[in-house]
Amino acid sequence: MTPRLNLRCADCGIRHRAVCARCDETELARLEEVKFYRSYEAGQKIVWAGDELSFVGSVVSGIATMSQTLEDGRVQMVGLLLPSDFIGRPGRDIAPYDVAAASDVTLCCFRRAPFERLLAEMPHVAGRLLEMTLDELDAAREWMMVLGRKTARERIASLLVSVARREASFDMVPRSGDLRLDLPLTREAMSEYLGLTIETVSRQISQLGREGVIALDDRRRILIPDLDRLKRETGDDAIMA
Amino acid sequence: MTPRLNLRCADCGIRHRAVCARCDETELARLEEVKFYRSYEAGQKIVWAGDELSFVGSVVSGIATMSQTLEDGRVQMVGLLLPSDFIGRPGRDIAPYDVAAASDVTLCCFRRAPFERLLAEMPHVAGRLLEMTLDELDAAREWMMVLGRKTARERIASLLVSVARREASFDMVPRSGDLRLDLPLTREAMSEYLGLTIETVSRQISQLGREGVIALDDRRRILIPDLDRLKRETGDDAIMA
DNA sequence: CGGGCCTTTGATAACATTCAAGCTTCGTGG
DNA sequence: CCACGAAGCTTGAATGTTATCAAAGGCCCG
Repeated sequence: MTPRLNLRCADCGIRHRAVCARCDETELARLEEVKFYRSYEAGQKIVWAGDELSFVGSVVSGIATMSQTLEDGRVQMVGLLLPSDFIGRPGRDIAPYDVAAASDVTLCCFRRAPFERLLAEMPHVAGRLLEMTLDELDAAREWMMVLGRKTARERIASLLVSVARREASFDMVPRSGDLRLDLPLTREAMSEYLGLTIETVSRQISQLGREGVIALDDRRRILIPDLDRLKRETGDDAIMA
Repeated sequence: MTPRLNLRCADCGIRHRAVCARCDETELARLEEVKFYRSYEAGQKIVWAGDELSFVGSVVSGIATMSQTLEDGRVQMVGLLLPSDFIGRPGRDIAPYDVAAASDVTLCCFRRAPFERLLAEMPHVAGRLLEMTLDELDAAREWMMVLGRKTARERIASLLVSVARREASFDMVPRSGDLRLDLPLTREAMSEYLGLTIETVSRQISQLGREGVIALDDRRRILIPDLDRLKRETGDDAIMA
């Protein structure tokens, strides 16, 4: 949670995707006044479920996870937070989920009360937040399908495709030839996201590797030689792809 | 889809919970001008995934389901729409999910384009819609836990508790003694919601009945003698209950 | 070099699915 | 009014996918 240098909003990598996406220069200036950065090392907890949430904010860089725990210790991840994703909810002071840094993470934060006041005054922020929330809702529902109906193999493929899609849209990389996917998630994190055990995740990844659907560089770096082939493994309707 | 008599907003049962909850008389009058009702019989499709969605609206009475289908026919329900819940998304013209009437359903509708204009002009509606969307997101995430980590038995209990909770908050019924739950869902609909087969749903309901956790009046009417006992069967943290 | 962490792989077991049959309930028409 | 059929539900037996338990292999870092 190291404080960091203030970045100019205009130069920010998530400027056009985060809650501030629709703001003009004047509005940005108001946000710039009250924003502050926080950084976390891989593995650190960012928020504890049940604790007071004194701030809200956007992921600027890195990957964070949101998860929920049952009384006997079973864990289910309920969201993967990539750059530009928003953490926290206006109008709620108790965090409903644990949030943890999967890789090193930097957040652009606002104290909750001032942010809520801004929200009332800046329809561009409120509107964008609604849009982002609706997108998250779609993502959560897509994931309900994954968790409720897909096989272990399809779940792995779905995870890889969803990260690949998100990464592609972000980096504007034209998907030519091999796609190299940097996925800073342990097998355990994947299993928590996919509703599986780490053993099953490992087996299915090995299997997909043996069949050439994916190739493993590093343990955390995956090569996708043919994205369409992988998409066919997700079980989704081809049209959706 | 029978057109019906116009109801005065002031007398509407969902007046204080739907998107219009925060509107004052003047705003309500504007909505009243453009709203219209639609009714559907149990079993009818309301929206087809992939079709153009020309309207948005709120469930006034009855229960509807939102679901998604994989190319090989596997179905996952992604939402249960109870009175006051909202159907449709501003800024999107293609419906991403099938919506069907589980019981007879009446909707209070708006054509999409006029509704989006109102949204821009009436912050009370936009604000309430954001709040409702955030609640739905929480519900979707709670359901991810159900689908990803819970046993068949826990899933049934979770469904019953979630409907009971919702019904209680709506009817303002003080939960004294037995709780009678009217659940107009076929075993098939339940199985689609719970990520199970109808056989497993049936077996688990029978089992819970044999153990006295629930009692079955009618096939679609369930008696809950001890809600706390049922809550303990959901696997959730006791605090959450 | 040793220890910890993450990952892989194997053997076994459990839970839910699948396949199959029979039972209610309800509406329709003889 | 009863008979029939369809739809929904229940129950049983067998199968299969994933979880669990167990062990060993890489990799990083002190």
